[in-house]
Amino acid sequence: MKKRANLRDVAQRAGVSVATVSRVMNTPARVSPDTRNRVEAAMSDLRFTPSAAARAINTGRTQTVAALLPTLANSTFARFADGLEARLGAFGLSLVVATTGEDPEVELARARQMLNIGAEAIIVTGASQSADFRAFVERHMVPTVSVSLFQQDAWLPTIGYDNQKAVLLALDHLMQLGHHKIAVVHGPHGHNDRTRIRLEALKQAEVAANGALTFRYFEAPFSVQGGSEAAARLLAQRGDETAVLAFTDVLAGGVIHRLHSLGLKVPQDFSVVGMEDLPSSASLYPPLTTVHLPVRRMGEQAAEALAQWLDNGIRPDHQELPIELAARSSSVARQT
Amino acid sequence: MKKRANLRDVAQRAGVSVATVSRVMNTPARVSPDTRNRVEAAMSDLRFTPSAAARAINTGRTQTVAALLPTLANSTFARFADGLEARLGAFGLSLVVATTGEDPEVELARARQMLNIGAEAIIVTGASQSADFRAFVERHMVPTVSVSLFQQDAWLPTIGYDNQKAVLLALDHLMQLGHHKIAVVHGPHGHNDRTRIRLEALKQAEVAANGALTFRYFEAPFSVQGGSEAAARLLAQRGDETAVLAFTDVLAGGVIHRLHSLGLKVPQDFSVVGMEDLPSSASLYPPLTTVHLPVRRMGEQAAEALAQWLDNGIRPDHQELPIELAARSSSVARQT
DNA sequence: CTGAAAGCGCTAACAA
DNA sequence: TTGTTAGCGCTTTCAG
Repeated sequence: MKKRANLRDVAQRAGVSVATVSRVMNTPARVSPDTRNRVEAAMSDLRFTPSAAARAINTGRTQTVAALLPTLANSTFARFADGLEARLGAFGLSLVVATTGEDPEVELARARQMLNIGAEAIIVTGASQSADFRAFVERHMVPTVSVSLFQQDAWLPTIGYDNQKAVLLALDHLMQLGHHKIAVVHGPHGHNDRTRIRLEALKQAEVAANGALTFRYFEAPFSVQGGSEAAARLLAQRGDETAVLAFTDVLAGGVIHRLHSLGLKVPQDFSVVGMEDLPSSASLYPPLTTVHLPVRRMGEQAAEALAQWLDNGIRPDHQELPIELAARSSSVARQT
Repeated sequence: MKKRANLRDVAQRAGVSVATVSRVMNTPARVSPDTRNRVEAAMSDLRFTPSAAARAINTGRTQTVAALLPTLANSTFARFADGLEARLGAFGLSLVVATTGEDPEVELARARQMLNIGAEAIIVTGASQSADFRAFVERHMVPTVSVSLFQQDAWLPTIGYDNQKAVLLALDHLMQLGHHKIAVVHGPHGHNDRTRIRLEALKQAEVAANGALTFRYFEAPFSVQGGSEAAARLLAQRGDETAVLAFTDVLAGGVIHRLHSLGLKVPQDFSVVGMEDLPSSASLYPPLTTVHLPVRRMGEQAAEALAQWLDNGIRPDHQELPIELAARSSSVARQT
């Protein structure tokens, strides 16, 4: 068994120097067509595959960027990754993804792994990483940006939307429709600062409304199933809520599903509003009113920010992405 | 500005040799606790970050695997990637993803890029890559597997489900319910062999039924919008179809949505069956009857197959994943 | 347990 | 246009 051919083997077979072979790969214009052909022939004869590692050690670049995401099994993160990857590709960069399950320890371990394989930059979700994670990033001075939120005072450059605005957009919509007793369905917030920010915004609004607004909170796993269970709990101990505000469309979908199967109607019995705007949300039954979050665009902007950072060494600014309410049929004026 | 510290710098500062520093990183047990501490101190003093490239050039491994997917903005591929990534991680491997948009030229270009950054293995979708792609893989002898179908005579090891069985599962279900005039909604099949296989299976069934079964085919883009347009065309020139068989749940969702908005009822006016079983399909209205395809599991198995291939050099066998019909409420017996 | 030294495969001056 | 050569940063024998 013979090992992989290297530059020397190719050079020898083509009767040229290694430098020439290298030039054929990198600056073919500077090699005479004649020798170039000989070299290329030798390459394919020997099934030559250049070593990425050897190249990287010389150029100092791996052309690789890492994204640390809670999961890919969620349309929002997947579409983000899709936009990110597409745009990175335009800069000649490749995307390596690692999922963390929103576990800070895993997140740190994955970040380590990403540097071990040569990632030049990192993208993380949210801005509330562990102190260890922060120390890690600072120690290795690896360009890192945070996505899914926009927060001027975050420790990393953030590229995302204002989660407070987002939830208030949904809330205002419901209030304008006359709803003031609202069930809030949200995911676990232990390690999720987007959820925390949204909850906080709601609590402030409740206080500011001075009694004119009341919420009942239901925490559930981030899944259709979770939303469904939350709705079950809501009805098991039914209050006088007339609307449901879910922090994600997936949860909203679960809520609606359970409401239907318990014989209730949306929006007649409950107005339901989500957040995210999944591609499928417009074709739910009824079409879901939700806050549109431009996640694909977020991926593209993150790609550009990172590509430039790697290029010119200048840390990017925070970037806020516009959000808007997508009013559809799952919400109507309160029945009086 | 001083450049990144390397092994020599660390060795010098700790008063040891580079070999010792290397051991601290790779086989810490073989270094006395005392010197180990000195070395670690030196490392953090100098903010030492080992060079992945240098390591890779010596070990000959990059611990990186590439997946070439049509897109990530589709729950099925995203969940596949999620399972793949999670399982690869267990083997210490990282996943780099590249999207191809189902364009063979892009696919080849991306494969090149993946080798350029050092991917040790490649995962592709389907088994009908271009001749150039095939030549590329063979020339570089990079371990490559194909997913989303199971096909014994494919040029690559395939890990997936039998698409013929899958579509027949859906068809049999409809036939058992008494439907024999069926609208088939499918995506473009130019570069998609899974779609071609399914169409072929249907055509054979039609012939075999000898007149007792008729299909009308509607091609549409792989999106909710596409499904919706297909339904519009179906109704614009309405035949006597009583059921719709869609090749993906996304298309089925679009069909149902349009049917509803045109005042028709599912399943009363049309039974609708999909294929995929997205997490959201069970909470559509009505819950969608569909063929369950275990895509996450497929990702896990692909990861294992590749990890072993890289480990022992033995090309894996084809692997068939089980599929089953998920009968829900969108399909009922034909109204007579 | 530790060190010296020989590469790994390639790029990039610098020469010719 | 082409060749020579000195590394890049690390791992890994082989000695001690």
